[in-house]
Amino acid sequence: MRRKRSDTIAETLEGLILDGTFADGDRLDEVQLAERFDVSRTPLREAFQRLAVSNLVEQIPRRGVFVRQPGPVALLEMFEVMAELEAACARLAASRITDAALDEMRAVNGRCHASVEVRDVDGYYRENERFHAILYRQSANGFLEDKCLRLQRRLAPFRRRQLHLRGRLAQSMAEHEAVVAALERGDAAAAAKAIRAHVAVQGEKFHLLMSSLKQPADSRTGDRHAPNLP
Amino acid sequence: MRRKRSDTIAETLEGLILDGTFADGDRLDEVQLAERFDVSRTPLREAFQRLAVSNLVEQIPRRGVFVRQPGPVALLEMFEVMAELEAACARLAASRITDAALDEMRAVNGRCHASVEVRDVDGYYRENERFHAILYRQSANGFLEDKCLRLQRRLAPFRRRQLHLRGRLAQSMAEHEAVVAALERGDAAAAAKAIRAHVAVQGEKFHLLMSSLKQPADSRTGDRHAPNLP
DNA sequence: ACCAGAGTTATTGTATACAAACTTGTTGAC
DNA sequence: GTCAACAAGTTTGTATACAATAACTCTGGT
Repeated sequence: MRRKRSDTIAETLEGLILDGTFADGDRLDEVQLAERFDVSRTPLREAFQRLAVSNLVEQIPRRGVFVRQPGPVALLEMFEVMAELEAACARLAASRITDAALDEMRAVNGRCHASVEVRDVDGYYRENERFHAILYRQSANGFLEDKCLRLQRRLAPFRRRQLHLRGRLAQSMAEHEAVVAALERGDAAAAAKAIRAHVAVQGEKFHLLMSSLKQPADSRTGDRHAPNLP
Repeated sequence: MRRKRSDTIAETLEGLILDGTFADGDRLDEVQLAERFDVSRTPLREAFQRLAVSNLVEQIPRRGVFVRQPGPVALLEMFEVMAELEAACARLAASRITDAALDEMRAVNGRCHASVEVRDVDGYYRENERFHAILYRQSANGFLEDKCLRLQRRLAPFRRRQLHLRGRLAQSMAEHEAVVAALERGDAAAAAKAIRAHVAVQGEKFHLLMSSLKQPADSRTGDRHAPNLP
């Protein structure tokens, strides 16, 4: 089945916003982007609507659409919700998870361990995502799974940096083990608590997150309008 | 600030879908709706994009947009997530709630009680929504609050019928009291458990929910097209 | 020099025109 | 009679044209 042009455009723009190519407050110029994607304004505007619902951009009538990157407060709130959503997954999964899934989680953890040994941060990141994906799936709640995946994708660029913290990989591994152990016992409360602690922004993670927020704000003065696109 | 036509159109369509005017599988005809709203197809298509992100409709390329009402499974999943989200609110609110908010919750519960006495289901429903809104707010997490409000609105048409269950109002009241009591003690776990039980679909609520699902399928033959708009 | 206001320019919102592709109906062969 | 293939007719997707409004500029006044 062929996809619409506006679909791929929405995805591309979403990626550009998530990875920080567009900074907070940048105006998305219709004609400029239309030229860039080699389409008319129509599919672009359709893509904008979708981004607006996802809160990635804000549409101000007769003014244009503006990128809305989460500020420090919003970001902490999102991480907090992520932690609670994953805790819900763990709670539900504790009584629903299959033996096969438990095996797979242990296998993933094994590969995580191997990546830690070799200092392969990217490899660890991949397996870590897989670990969480299994957890979402094992909540046996497709709606919850979808919500988790979406929020995870949105937080991914911020989450990623935290892995470079010294000793973070090993600690993260240990937390994974705790989650699996609780799930194995069918201990819903313990599983929820373990994954919540794993995801929550606390300790050094907080400082790293805050400092990463100031990164995209350099290279431009406080000016809101007239952004220089690449 | 003046709003766009496509904004109000999206809201109107959302309302029509949520209240069941459009049944599952109905195709939203662009030209037909354009005539009805007295606009061109352009703003309609922009509205469609927004509905698609909210999973209210499904866009099948080159085929059209189709209403997607949640089936039994999806509905139970959504209620389960609602329960978990509210549990998260309660957990966070337990240590964040203000004395003023606690007072307000007690006041709302008082009005709920009065409504029960007079068998005023509508009044109870209003105050009940207010109760939950306060809880969301007291999570002190705007992102979470927003997610809760959105899901609540989506589930509202289904939730409403459950109040007509015999003895449901009194039981619901008691559950509210339990939540407030736990919050007052600052007992996060108890507050989460209480609100989860309050929201969860269980016992007789399950049967009522399932039977209400067959309701929207009457009043129309298997015909897919030509829905009668107000 | 600075502010006010009208006119100009630029940009968004909407309508219409055109192109592509899916549906459907008909015809013909087996 | 059934199935396949082709053609007509819809319907969606995209481009372009037009309208409305906000931003900007330039001029004139104090």
